[in-house]
Amino acid sequence: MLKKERQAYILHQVHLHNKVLSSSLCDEVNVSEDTIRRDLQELADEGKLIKVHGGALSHSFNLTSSQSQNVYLQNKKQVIARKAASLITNGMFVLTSGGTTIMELARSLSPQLKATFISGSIPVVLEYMHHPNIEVIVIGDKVSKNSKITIGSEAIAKIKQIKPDICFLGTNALDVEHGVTDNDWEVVQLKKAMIEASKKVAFLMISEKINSVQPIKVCGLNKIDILITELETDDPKLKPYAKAGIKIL
Amino acid sequence: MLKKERQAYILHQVHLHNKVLSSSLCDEVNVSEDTIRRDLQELADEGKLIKVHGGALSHSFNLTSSQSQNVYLQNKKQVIARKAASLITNGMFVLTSGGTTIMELARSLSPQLKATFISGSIPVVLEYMHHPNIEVIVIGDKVSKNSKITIGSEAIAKIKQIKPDICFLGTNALDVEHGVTDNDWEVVQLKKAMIEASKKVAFLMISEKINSVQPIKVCGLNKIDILITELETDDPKLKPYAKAGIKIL
DNA sequence: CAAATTCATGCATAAAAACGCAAAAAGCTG
DNA sequence: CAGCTTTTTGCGTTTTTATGCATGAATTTG
Repeated sequence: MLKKERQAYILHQVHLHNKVLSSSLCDEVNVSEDTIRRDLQELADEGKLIKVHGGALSHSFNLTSSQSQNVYLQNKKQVIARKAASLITNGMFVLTSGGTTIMELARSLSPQLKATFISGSIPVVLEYMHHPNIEVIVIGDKVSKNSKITIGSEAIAKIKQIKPDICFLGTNALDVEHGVTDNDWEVVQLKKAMIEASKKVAFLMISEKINSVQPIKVCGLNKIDILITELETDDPKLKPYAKAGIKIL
Repeated sequence: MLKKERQAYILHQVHLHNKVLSSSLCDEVNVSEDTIRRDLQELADEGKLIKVHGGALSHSFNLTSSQSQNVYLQNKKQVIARKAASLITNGMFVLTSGGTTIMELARSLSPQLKATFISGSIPVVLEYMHHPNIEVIVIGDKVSKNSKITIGSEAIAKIKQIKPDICFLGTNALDVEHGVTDNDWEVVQLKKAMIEASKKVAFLMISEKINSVQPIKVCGLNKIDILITELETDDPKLKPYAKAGIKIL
């Protein structure tokens, strides 16, 4: 990895998460802490970020107080994203939906990962594009403004033509009886197609949404291969799903 | 292998992967590192890439962020964008490429405008999405990292299926003799398809780029319906193009 | 305040770049 | 085509750059 490339990655991470730890950075890009520190020093000298003990902060890190609730959720999503990322290995074809949790997954991918990502979510695609070794394929069609993903028959047809190794789906509601449910008809159609196309399906969800139901059914529990939450794998909330044969992560 | 040929290969690699290592290059083309270094130096001098220790980076790696120069260009681009926007009326189907000038166009659209925009450029699409009354259609395919647009046969096939009222294209080089030229083969293929598909074609360009030539031809002057620059319509630089029957804006 | 991190500094080393030079290749000219 | 110039390329040598490691100082944290 080239120096400039590494610094670009660092800057990107800073802008993304508003902070970086030098320890995690040197882990991610596989260089010594000294090198990271020197990079941070240089970037700080250029005014690109603020260097602090243990890492660095984004220059636009002033208005944090108003979003305490969001930060709380953000952390949970990062835990989920890291768990999900651990399932992806070099050479894989990965299909993903959109949503903030998937976005977090896109952000926490290792820069060394070489894989192909397919998605119809514009913000998520933009995020994938920043990774040096990732191939990105966009599913085209009309863009739904509120979900920010491409929807429609063209998109579904395109999904049917591929056979990804794994599919990651953000989840709005999960229930033992009703399975996975959602509230946007178009998005549900798309998710159904994604589930059918993929060899393996992983659902990402914040634990708050467990045992809730939405009006439109996506799929039953039997279609879920892996369920990823921020909880420990032996959390009692997850028991019924484990019992249904779902792998908990 | 000829020098020119080698440099073309290097440029291609840079556009493809966003970076090249001089070590791997001299291995691939079987010349000494010195030669590669000299090539990179030349290409860097011509502004075709960014030379760094150990190799080179694509220009899309905008770590340099020279903002003062950009602001200057930005103003010109806003002038161009406003002119272009005046051509769009309610109900139109508009096809656009990517690039910073088109991005500016996307930003300067009236929030009241009700139209359908079609594009393969991810950042531009994201910008369109912010407009309340605009329908957005994404052209799907593999994403090219340096141009940030979708490229490939799928994208071209999709373009051939539509018949937009007008097409706006960012322009890299224009010349009386050679017409519109560009330096990325894949992007050129896409632009050609866009030109063929559209009822009307408008080219957006900064006046600096007038009377310059790039290696790959997009189209002749006869395909240009409208030329939009930041200059006054009676500027002498534009005379030959007006004489060729192009509407100047 | 004591332990554990994290940082700064100098130094060592390997890799890459710059430089000068000379040979080879290509181009030009009469 | 012979002789000249120019361009291109490769090879040492020297310089610069990037990176890791060791040591001691500074800092966070409990």
